[in-house]
Amino acid sequence: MPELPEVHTILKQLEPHILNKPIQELYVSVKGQRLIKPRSPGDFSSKISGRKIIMVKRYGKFMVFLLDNEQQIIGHLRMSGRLTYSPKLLKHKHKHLHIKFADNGYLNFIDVRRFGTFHLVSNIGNYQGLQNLGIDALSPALSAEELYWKFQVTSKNIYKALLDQAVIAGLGNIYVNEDLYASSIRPITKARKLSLQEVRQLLVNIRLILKAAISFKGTTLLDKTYLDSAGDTGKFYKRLRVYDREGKPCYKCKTLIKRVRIANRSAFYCPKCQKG
DNA sequence: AGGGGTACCTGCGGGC
DNA sequence: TGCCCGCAGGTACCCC
Repeated sequence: MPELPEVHTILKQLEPHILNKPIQELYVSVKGQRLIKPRSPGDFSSKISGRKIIMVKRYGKFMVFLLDNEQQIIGHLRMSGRLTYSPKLLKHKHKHLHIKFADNGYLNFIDVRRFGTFHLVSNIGNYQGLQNLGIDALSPALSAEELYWKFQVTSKNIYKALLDQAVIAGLGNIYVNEDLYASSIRPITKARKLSLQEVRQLLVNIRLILKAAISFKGTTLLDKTYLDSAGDTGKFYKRLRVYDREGKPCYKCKTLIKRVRIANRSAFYCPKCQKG
C-alpha cells in the first residue's frame, strides 16, 4: 500500500506528537513474530525505554526514527501497515505494536496483512534494506542523466525498472502506472529504449505526481486499506488517471484502458496514448 | 540478468 | 447463503 506520498504524509503528521518525548515501553502482540528485530519484545523495549525520538526521516518507503543515543528504529509499512498516534491506549483487532511515551501517548502500528517490520539498529549503514536503496524520487540529487544511465544498463521494462527500489526509491504500483500514463510510455517498453529527453520528461512527471499526491495526503482506494495517521482517506484517488481503470475510457482519447500482468502485478495503460 | 513463481498474511468482491 | 477464486499501495527468495 503506502508509497512515497503516503509514508511522507504519515510521518509529517506524526512528528509533532512523537518527537522529544521519553519512551516508556514497547508493546508487541503475540502475533507479531516476524514484526520486530530484535525478536524479543522485552529486549527491544529495554533498549529504547527512556530514550527519545529526536528525528524522523524517510528513505523511499522506509521510515527511520533516530533516537537520542544514536540507535535507529527502521520501519516499513509494506502492503497494509498504518501508524497512528493516540493519547490513550488503542484497542484494535489488527494493532500489533505500540510505543508508549512517558506522557501517556501512544504510537500505534496497525497492519491487517502483517507484512510490516520494525528493526532496531545501532548502525544504519549496515542495514541491508537501505544499502540497496537507490536515490529517492524526490531528492534533488537524482538527475535525469543518472536515471537514463541506470536505464541504459538494464534490460528490464520500464514498469519493472521504476518499481525497482534500487533504481529509484519510493515509487509503487499506483504511482508507476500514473507516471507512465502521464509520460505516454507503455509499461512493457524496455527502459533502455527511452531517450534522454523522454527520461527527462518522465522524471518531471514523477515529481509532479508525487508532489500532487502529497498535497492530497496520498491515495486511498476503495478497500480503505490506506488511511493517514489521523484516520483520514488520501484524496489523490480523485486524480488517478489510469490505475485500476481497466475497461474504462481513457480520459484523453476514450480508448478503453487495458490491464496486463507483469511479474504478478497489474499494469494499466491506454493502448492508444501510451506508445512502446 | 531478468523473468516468473512463491511466500509472507488477511479480507473483500465476484461468480456460480 | 456460502464456497472458491482472484486480487490487493511490497519485498525477498528461489529456480530457470
